[in-house]
Amino acid sequence: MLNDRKKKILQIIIEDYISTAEPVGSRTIARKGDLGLSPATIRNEMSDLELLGFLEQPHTSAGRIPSAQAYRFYVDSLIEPGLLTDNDMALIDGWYSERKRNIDEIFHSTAKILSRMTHNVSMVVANKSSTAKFRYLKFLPLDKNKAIMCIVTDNGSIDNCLVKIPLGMQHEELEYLAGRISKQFEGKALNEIDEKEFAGVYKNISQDKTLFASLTKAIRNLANNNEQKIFLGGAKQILNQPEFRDVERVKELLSILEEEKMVKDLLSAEGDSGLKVTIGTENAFTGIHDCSMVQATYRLNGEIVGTMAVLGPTRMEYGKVISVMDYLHKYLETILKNK
Amino acid sequence: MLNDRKKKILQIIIEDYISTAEPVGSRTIARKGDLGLSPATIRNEMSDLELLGFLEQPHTSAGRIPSAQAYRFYVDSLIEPGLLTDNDMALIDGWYSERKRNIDEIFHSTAKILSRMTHNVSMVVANKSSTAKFRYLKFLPLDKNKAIMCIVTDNGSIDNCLVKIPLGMQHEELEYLAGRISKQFEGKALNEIDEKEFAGVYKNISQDKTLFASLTKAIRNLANNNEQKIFLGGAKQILNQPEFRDVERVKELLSILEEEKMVKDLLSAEGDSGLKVTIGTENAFTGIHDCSMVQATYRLNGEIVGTMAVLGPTRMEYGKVISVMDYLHKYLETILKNK
DNA sequence: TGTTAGCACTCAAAAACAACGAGTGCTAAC
DNA sequence: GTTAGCACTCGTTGTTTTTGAGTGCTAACA
Repeated sequence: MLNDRKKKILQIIIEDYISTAEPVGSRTIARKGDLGLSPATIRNEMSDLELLGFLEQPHTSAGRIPSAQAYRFYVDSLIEPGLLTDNDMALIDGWYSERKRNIDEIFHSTAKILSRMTHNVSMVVANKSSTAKFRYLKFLPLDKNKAIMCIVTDNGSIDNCLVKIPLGMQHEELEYLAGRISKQFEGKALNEIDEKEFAGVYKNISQDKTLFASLTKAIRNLANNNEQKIFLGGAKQILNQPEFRDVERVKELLSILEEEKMVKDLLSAEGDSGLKVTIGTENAFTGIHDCSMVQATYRLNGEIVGTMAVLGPTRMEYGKVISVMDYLHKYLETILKNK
Repeated sequence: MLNDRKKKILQIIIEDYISTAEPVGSRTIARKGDLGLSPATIRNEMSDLELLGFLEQPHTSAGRIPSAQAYRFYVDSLIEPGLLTDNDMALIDGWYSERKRNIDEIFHSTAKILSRMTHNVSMVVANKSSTAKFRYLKFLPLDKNKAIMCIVTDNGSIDNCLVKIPLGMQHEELEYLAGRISKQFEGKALNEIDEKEFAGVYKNISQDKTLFASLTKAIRNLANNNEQKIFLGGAKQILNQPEFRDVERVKELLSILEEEKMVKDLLSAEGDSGLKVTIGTENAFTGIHDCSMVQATYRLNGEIVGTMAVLGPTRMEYGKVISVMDYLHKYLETILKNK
């Protein structure tokens, strides 16, 4: 489709634009890429590339900038994998060595390091109950009226909430109840537990309606509402990008990021594994039609545990971002596996 | 110190400036405040107020804006309590009715509603272990090699982390261990547990060094690092304030907000209860010397459980912010008490 | 003695204008 | 096919002008 020279020129333009955010002119290319061509020749090629939809001109007397199509092409065919520097890897290793106390913290740190290394906003969505399977339930008594209900799932995470204990109920009864419920629900994905099953347990066990109601509600809550946790990182980073020098633009982006539902939708994990890059209008929301997103889903024993993503202007360092995410991705799966 | 007329004029200036963000001129005051005075008279008064340090002039041909001293005076003596509208109260009530599943969520929602209602950044810092007292420890087994260690504290919250179980150790042994540790540490504030005490437990109980080491580390972690949780709300809101129309300004603020340590320092809860307003240079960091902060500490049974704060430009709707926080404050204590 | 109309003055912000220069497209020569 | 040369475009930058909101001062008034 494109001959080698065009490809080379396109690549130079893209990479120059990515690093400078300024439209690229023919002189610059002649100087930088040692193609042994004069600006005039390059101009002809650029003119062709524009006709083919790879370049755009902000206005006549400016250089040219890559189109969405160009980025797509760049990501698909031009980009070379590009390993991380030892420095970067050491940074990541060191970063986690102190920050893997619990799962939440791991995700939180991931979001942080991700944004710090890519200079863009990062999002980490941890799928919880949706895939997690119920293992058992336990009450940790607090006092006569209250206990903490802990639900342990098979991915080693734990959810808890407070429940009120009916007057006079003994701890032994609670324990018994926990055992029965555990047996009933064991191995079920949290979000699969439906009304019918609750009803089943209800019939079998509980005399106390209020307790049971609050239990049901609590489990329901854990399963449905709490099913994904979102960690964001580095809104600050994006302010360094010239495309966000305008506050209005930042506001648009933040509106999306602060709306949990939107973030979830954005990252609704695709089935396939590996990295996924969405560019410009490929993104779901109009507010980020001039942004690109690189996302990766990570899994544990085949199950999707979460998704991480980097969001920034289409003029993004795809190479760097992809290699950082690739490294983090594998790294994360290892950490989680050893948990 | 100031006669009534000066007070009245000052108040009008402050409130006008708060709502418009434009320097206030004598004409405006004559029109708005029905003092029956001509602009000329008001000009004389304003001139006095400037001499007294209450007003500043951005430049000769502009109106005047309140000084930090003026805001201080306003907050201390001029402001009238100003109740929330029924509408606002209903909003808050409705907001919580669906969002009080667990403590984290309550704090999170608080940060959100706070920023939404005040149009400023909000921060909620939840003190955890520092004041919380150790109640008991429990292991929730996962498989042969792993268990979740839960530490229940007297404020009804729970912290957990994964620990590895030495090969061959039985669950009964763990239970026993948990019992011993619980007995040893019961009633102690988490951050008071020091090396000596660990050593004491160690001598009494454990044969296994690795398990013990990881236990120590885990408890230490919970006590030290995890002692406060921070919830932020509404960075977006602040972008609507004209003083943050400049991205550089926003970056400065975000640098502080994204640094957990700084937020904690900022809110390092003062002993006294009630609301505290810091204006301009009264704030700890130079990055927010043109901001004001309204904070409230909330308590449970006399113990400080956390702090919430609203941070925005000095030109802040103090009246609204204070009444929102006041309402939330009491509201929160009630919710937490009933937990 | 306090209040006010009148007026000259100030100065930031907006508008209008000029000069610059990076970059292009086209043509003609190599 | 490549390239030097040149006229042309148009955003950016800098300068000047205009505008108008607001002030301080003075003198007159109640």
